[in-house]
Amino acid sequence: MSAYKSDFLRVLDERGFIHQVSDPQGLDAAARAGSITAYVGYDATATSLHIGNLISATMLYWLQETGHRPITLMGGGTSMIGDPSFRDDQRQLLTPEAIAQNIDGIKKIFSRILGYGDAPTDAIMVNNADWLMKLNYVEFLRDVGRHFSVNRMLTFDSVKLRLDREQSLSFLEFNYMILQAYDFVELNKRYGCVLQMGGSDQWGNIVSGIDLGHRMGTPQLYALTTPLLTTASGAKMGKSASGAVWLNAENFSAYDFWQYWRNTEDADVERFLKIFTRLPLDEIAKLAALGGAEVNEAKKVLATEATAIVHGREAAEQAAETAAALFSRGQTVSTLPTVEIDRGANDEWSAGRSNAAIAVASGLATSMSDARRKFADGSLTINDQKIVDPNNVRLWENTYENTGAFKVQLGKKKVVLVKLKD
RNA sequence: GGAGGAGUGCCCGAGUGGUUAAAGGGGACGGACUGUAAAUCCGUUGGCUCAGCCUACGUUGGUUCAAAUCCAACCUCCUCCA
Repeated sequence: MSAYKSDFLRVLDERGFIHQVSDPQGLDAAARAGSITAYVGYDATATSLHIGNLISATMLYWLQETGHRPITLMGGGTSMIGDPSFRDDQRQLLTPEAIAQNIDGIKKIFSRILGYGDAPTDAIMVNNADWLMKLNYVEFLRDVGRHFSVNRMLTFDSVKLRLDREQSLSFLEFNYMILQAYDFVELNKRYGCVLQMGGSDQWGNIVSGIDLGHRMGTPQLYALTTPLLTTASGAKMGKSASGAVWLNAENFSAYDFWQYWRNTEDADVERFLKIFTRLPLDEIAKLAALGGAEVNEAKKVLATEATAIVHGREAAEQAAETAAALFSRGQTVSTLPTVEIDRGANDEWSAGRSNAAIAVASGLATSMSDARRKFADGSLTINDQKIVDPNNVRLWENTYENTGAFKVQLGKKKVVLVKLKD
């Protein structure tokens, strides 16, 4: 099915990563002729990446696998501005300290996915603050700004949407595209980078970079974007009960991550196996052929493989085992997500706490009121008991089967153990 | 600078003096049904020391027994004119 001759593009195409490519033949030829360098830019707007970012990160993995060099660009400079693409509202401005902290968090995740180092196809991580922060305004306008047509920029969907909705777009945000375009040219100069990849919402920004390259005498640059991934029912990916599906264990445990994939819709299993796991395609085809209730086996493979990439093989196996214990055998095991509670300033937790307070501490209730409602519904239980009186104090002597932890459960699927920190 | 319009809960959006913690929809969560799926149906969806109280309809102040609803000023956005 694939018309691509280079390993790199063929793999991406077969696995469903490609939405748009700026010059397919040209890029294919370049990837075939030798090792190329490509980059993906990441906003430093959060301390972790989420599932949406995993798609492009995986593309970088395949890039490296097929003999090319990936660059992960941290948006230390551009995050000072905030990408307005397809956003209704202005992003909150981040402080330099927050950005630095976020970059640290993101680096940790990438170190698992890509191989960094000094060899020709080892990944490199750069921060656009290194060059953007040094720019001189007037000089930049004369060298770079003159190549941009405001008329044209206004026609980009990413901007148009905002204007059509009669939302304001500040000049600050308007400049984001220019800086991102400049990044591309700068990376070409520094590292010979010829390809920028990203989500489909980045098309306009990436193409601007190619355009700027043309005007500034940079060799041919290429763009490649991924489709916007939605579930078969049309929902955006990455949302879950507790918000975004993060890739770091502190924000989203390996067990929860495993569960997220385990609950994939039937219709999405094959697509997700191709994108979020590294399994060979023939193996995926076998799994996808499973029908009826048997797709559950494919979902387990998907969950374990996807979790292994982000959290490591060991954590993935453990998550699978924890789930098997809980769902297949009805056991409560110590490897379930656990919340450890500080004793508190006045040691208020030492003796025990009210049912409602424990529920809030577990994270399964968002407030005391929420806990009361859920107790009343009967959807939230502690130690498998329905709670009649939310104010009733529960003592540490009475933990779940003397495990030293309270078992807090919401509905049938969510179980958290609550322990006292030593 | 001038004229007009708009700002409601996570999002969209109704409401133009009292029965409004605020219709309806979406999303999210729980339940039933299943396969830890989808679809469908039902319930929940501000907070607290919870049969009561407190906050809440851009901000501040005012009118009134009573305001999301009326008045004033301010802030922000949109449209047209200059």
